[in-house]
Amino acid sequence: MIIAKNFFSIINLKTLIYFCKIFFMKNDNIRVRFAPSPTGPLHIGGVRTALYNYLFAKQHNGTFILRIEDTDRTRFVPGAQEYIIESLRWCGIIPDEGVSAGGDFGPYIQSERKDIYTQYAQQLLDSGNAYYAFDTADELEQMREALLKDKHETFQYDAAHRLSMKNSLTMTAEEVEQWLKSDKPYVIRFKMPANEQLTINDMIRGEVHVNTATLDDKVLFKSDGMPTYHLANIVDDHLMKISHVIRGEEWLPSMPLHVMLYKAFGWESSMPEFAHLPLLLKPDGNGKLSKRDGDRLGFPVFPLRWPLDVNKEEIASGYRESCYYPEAFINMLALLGWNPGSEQEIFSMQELINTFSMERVGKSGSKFDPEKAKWFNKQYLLKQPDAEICKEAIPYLHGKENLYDTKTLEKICGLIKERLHFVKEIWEQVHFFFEAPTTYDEKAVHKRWKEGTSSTMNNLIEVIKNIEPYNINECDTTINAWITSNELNLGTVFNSLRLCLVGELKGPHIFDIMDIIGKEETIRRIETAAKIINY
RNA sequence: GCUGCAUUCGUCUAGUGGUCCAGGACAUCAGAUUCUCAGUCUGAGGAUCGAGGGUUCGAAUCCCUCAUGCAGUACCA
Repeated sequence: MIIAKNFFSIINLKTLIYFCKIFFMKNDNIRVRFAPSPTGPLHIGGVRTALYNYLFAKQHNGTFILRIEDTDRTRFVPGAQEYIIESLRWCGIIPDEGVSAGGDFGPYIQSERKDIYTQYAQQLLDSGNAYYAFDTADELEQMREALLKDKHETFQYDAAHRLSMKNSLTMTAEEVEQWLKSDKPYVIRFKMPANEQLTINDMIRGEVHVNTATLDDKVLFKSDGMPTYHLANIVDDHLMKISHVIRGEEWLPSMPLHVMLYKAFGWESSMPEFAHLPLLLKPDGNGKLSKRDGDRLGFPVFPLRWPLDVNKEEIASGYRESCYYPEAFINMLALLGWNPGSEQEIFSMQELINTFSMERVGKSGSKFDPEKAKWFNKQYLLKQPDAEICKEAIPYLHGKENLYDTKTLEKICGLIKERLHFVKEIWEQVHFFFEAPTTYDEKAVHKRWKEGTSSTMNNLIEVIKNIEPYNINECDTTINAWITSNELNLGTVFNSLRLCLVGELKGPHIFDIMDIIGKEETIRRIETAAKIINY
């Protein structure tokens, strides 16, 4: 008995500590970053990467950091950084730390960290893991061509070739010093080991094997005085104490380089874990989703709209402007490449945070399915109260919303919401509540308007005139009774009537329409139709 | 070319050696809902698990080979 009691108290204590760690305490060990470059708008693949980073961080009570990687000043696009921040905000992916959020590890914009990189590049130079290279672009090109011509080999600046190039390994110390003192350009390259077998772990793919012989001496520092992505990335991740690097699969080939850099710096023990996310593919054909695919195939690739050219003539549409709910957008994106292992498909952000796991992220790229995206939005639209849909719909009512009071507008929304994927589409479904038809669908007229229909409709007007009080129930009983007593065909009458009121054979229940547009308008529309569609 | 990664219904995916002649969702089609369209409900079709070899009593699941696709191969990220 006592033993059992002790046993349980130990278990409980352990569980309690674990519980506290997971749910209450800020876990300082888990720090992830989303690090886009401000070269244009963030596309949905980028948003998904940000989302997975965010979910992972939140689940472990860790920190989600936003860092801007702008080491290539030539590709800088004004407004892109603001766009990224605003997109994430719209999605509900809010950074805990970084650009716009602040923090103790700043600055979070790489161009503002230039001095830091210089210092670390020097460290690599001093330890013999890097060297100066002086070859011009032309010389490199010549080397490439010569090698291809003579030996059918593709040139790589690597262990096999570096000693026949112009660099601090082949030049005397004086020559190097002289060059560095002059204004002549130079770069700093990483000295990749000649032949080392690497086994690296990826959280999604497991072990990845590479031999350093296949890798080249990547430029770490450019002649313009800025580091390349590779250097900046490693230095920043180390300094910012990043625990997990979660990024797109396009980075997988440079993972060995990054690991080698950690080793060269002597940071191997605190190296982050890597997770390379599969790519998002275009819906038709193969290849990764690109910025022009969306509007070519009729769906947005960007969270927010963005002008594709400087003249703002070609504008790429955005999810926000297409009336997607950010929650639906996030839900759809989360399921593209990850699955919960259950059959649940609708997840709130909190549910995603609770359920997400890297182990359940797939390995192969996913084709984006615009149809499924629409379906997700519909699920969220249907969850909205009618009043909310109504509020969202008003901008799409072409200024005609004043025709009805709020309560009626809400009723209209409730009546038609099930046939909507987006609030934006509402006019198509409600226009006849606001405007009398001016034309009548030809096919429908041909099918539903026979000889004598006009007179039947005129008789119906008399019936409607006498309905009092004028409401759905009264309309229903009176008109049905009239049809029965005159031995008319129900379908014929209703379809003709619908043609008068709507102009085509569509829309909600006929009595709902009659009720909302009112007695006078109903009568007026029947009169007009009976005159215009004359047989 | 080289290097790496991937490969289950049209699409997203479940599946970790027997319960899988492969389950769900989107899309498609049919029936029902006796005014229409839409929706909803019910149902159907749809995957020789990329191909071929092994291992095993037994493989979508493990191993090998090939094919295909994708990514990277920049002083871009």
